[in-house]
Amino acid sequence: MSTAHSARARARIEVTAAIKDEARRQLAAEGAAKLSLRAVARELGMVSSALYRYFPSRDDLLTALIIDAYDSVGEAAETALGAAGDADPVERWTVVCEAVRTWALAHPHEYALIYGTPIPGYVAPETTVPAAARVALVLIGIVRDARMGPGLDLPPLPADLEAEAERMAADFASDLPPAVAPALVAAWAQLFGLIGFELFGQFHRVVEEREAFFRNAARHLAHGVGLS
Amino acid sequence: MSTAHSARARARIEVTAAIKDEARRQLAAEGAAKLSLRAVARELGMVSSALYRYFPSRDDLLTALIIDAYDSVGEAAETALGAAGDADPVERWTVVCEAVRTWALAHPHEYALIYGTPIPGYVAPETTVPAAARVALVLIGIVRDARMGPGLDLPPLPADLEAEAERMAADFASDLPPAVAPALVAAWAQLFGLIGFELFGQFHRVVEEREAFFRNAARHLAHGVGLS
DNA sequence: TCCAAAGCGAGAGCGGCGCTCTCTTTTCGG
DNA sequence: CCGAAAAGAGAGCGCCGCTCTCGCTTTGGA
Repeated sequence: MSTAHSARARARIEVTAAIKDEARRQLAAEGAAKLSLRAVARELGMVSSALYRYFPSRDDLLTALIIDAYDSVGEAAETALGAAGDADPVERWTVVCEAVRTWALAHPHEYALIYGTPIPGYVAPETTVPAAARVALVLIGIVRDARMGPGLDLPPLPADLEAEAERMAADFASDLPPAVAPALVAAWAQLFGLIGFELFGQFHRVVEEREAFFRNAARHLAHGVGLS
Repeated sequence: MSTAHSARARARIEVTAAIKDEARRQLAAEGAAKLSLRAVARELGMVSSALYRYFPSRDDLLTALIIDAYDSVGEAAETALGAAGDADPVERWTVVCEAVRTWALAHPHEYALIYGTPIPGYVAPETTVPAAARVALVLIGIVRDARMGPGLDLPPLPADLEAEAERMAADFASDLPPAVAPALVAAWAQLFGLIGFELFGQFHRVVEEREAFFRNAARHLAHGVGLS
């Protein structure tokens, strides 16, 4: 299906990819705020208006980069899980967390693009949802697999969360006890709190041994979702 | 000391404040990325170049807003702690977390300014440090006070974190057991992970009962630092 | 096979941005 | 009172996102 329908169609695919590649380069070098369509076009030897044949606006180009970034970090998580083999659940969880952190440190501007301040006035189209979910699905999978082994052990939920927990579980963890759903979501958000603080400089002069610190925190997150 | 040295000095203070106020208005309305010196000047009836007499660059204006934002959220946390009176430590911790969240929901763009993606190429001057520390100091204080009551109970640290924990504790929690320091830092980062995810839309279609969800997560964070 | 339609690149241009420089007016302190 | 410092105005530089028009090329159906 990727075979050409026509020379023009093939060219379009290639130019689109070239634009994204150059945009990704500039994103990595300078950050999303300094990514400019004109600079991308210049680097590609086109005139800036020609670029609008491929992306109707700067935001659309960013959206493409956002999806790629979600897929990139999702793939990093999935690969790490695969490489973890049959280690115990806590170790699998920790390894995946570390993979996400490593990816973030290697791609700080792409991380910022997806987990940092949203582009003002920009609303992520639904297209991004499947890519965005990949990391979360990996984490959920670890808990799911662990359930086959030793049971999960979680504190009871407050009454005002029971209905919500059941709704959540029905959405994305229907084969797990409801109490695990809010714990998972919280751990998921907290994981990115740890990574974001490190990446965005809040740990400056606060945390020095960052690998050890993170690993320890990630293990505690695992316990928080009932792994042991 | 705020009494005028001269009419000019007084005017300078007033104009500086007016610029910050208008900038804050635009920040709240449109976000940091759309905050423009020219628009601020226009709204104030000045020409844009005149504004450079007060702030040498857009980044300097942003720095001023950043410090104000840190102070604002810090004050919110301190006020909440004051109002919590002599509630038990977990409740005090939770109330402070909720106050930070409430502030963030009320001031999303200011939150993004301080806890979101850093301005590209921008390095926060040391000036911001004391203001930035206020929330953290409130949280540390709660744990410190709790230590006077029932003891903290924390799992042992892995060997590769012991030295780091002692260094951390010496820095900002010298009267607490070293093991609490990394737990506190992690909880601090995780708190802002929860808030950031809610604020930046990651909880869209995931968490519905957000107050209850957050309160529960905040209580678990409290347990994570040894409160009970 | 031909031809209208669609795709595409180039160029000029609009309004906005941060920032600089120069010039004039106002104010201040010795 | 007067020289210096501060402040505002205005023009201008090089960016930016985005639009529009104009030709050239490719394409697919009659």
